[in-house]
Amino acid sequence: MSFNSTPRAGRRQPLTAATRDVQAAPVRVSFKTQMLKAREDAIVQAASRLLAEKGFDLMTVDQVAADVGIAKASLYKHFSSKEALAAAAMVQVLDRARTFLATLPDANPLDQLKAVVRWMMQLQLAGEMPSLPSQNSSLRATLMNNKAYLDGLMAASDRIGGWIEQAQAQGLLNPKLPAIAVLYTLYARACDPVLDFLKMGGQHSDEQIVELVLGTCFDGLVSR
Amino acid sequence: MSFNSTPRAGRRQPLTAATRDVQAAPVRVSFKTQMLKAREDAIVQAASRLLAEKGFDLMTVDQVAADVGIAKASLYKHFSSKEALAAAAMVQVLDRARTFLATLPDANPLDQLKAVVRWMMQLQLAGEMPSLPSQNSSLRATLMNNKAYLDGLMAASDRIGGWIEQAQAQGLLNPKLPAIAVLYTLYARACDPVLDFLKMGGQHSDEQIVELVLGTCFDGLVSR
DNA sequence: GTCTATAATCAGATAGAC
DNA sequence: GTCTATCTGATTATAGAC
Repeated sequence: MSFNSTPRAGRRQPLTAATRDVQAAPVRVSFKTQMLKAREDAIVQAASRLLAEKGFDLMTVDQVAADVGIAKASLYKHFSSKEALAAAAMVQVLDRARTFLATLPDANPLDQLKAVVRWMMQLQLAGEMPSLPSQNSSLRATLMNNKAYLDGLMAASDRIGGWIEQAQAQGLLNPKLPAIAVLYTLYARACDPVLDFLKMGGQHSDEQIVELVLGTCFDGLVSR
Repeated sequence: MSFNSTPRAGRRQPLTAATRDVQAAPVRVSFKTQMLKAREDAIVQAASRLLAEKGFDLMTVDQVAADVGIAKASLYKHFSSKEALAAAAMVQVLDRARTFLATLPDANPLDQLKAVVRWMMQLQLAGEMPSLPSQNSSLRATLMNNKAYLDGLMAASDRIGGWIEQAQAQGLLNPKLPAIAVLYTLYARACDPVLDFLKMGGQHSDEQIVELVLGTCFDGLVSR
């Protein structure tokens, strides 16, 4: 994604302070803000892809910068650390999750839950689900101090947790299971190694893999 | 584990070549071999514990050496690389698995499978199950060139795979599921993040966590 | 804000004395 | 085989010119 060929290049002359203040300022600020946001989005997207591919520890900031096509020092003007970059990637997928959850058509709570898990697994198979190690303490600290991350996680958990309780109340999910355990089990499908193993086997399409794991998750391995 | 206070310390005098050859040699060789193996076991055990605690990427060879109480250079006399050390840790748990599988009392194949998964999860909760990232390619290469690892993995997979097929033939497991997918799903319980999350929650004992996850694995989340 | 160049640190691996 | 001391390379992060 390049920002060199802009339709507004003709406005790049120096402006007096008066001109800036009276009329040009709002436009320029908006334009620059857009460019800034677009570039940051490009950085986050590259980081997200590399996090999905290699994981946090094996991903290097050099790779992200090279992928975006900027210098590493420039990247550090946008994100203060590798951890903050990873956090931004997580916030991005949580935003995508918020959008997805908001556009889900009405259905019974069990189908809603299945749709969410299906969406997470498709994201992982597409290489767009960043995988962060739960063991890295500096990363955990950064995430726990990131309001956007915590808010996004809470929003998703509230929504999904509500469906879990409804499904249990309606007898669609096993009511003996603690709701929090169900939530964790669903979230864990976003980084389930079985998906990758089956994909490496090459015997099944992505859709088949998703439905297979979805089935074992909700219905178990035992005959019904 | 220290090797400094040995009951054979009195034999530490220099020996002439003749003495070594005639009578001391066989004893000394055996003793030295025992010491060597014991020290290597200590290294592997420390590595295994640290791998379970921090994972491969965050574990450092310095930590392993410090944990054992030897210099890093000494460790490298036993294992040629960090990857080889991790492989040895995996071989160790595969050996433990072989022993466990061999001593399982006869039962129907489904109960055998449940016993295996229970054992793996108990090992993880006890902090004795090394966790290796499936993404690290240099580690994968080392593992795939390690005969002991491949043999151990094959032995376990054959045994467990046999039970899976029997269980499916008897209608105890869903026969529509590919056996290999079932095998992966069971193996994945050894590194299931849900175990750690539930443990961190502090609401359940290890036994409760194991039975909870065992239940969702085999019976699913849905009401039966 | 972007770049080149570099600092600072850390971790895997090795040299060489004993 | 074990040790101390060191090498080597990679990686996070920054300084300073433009």
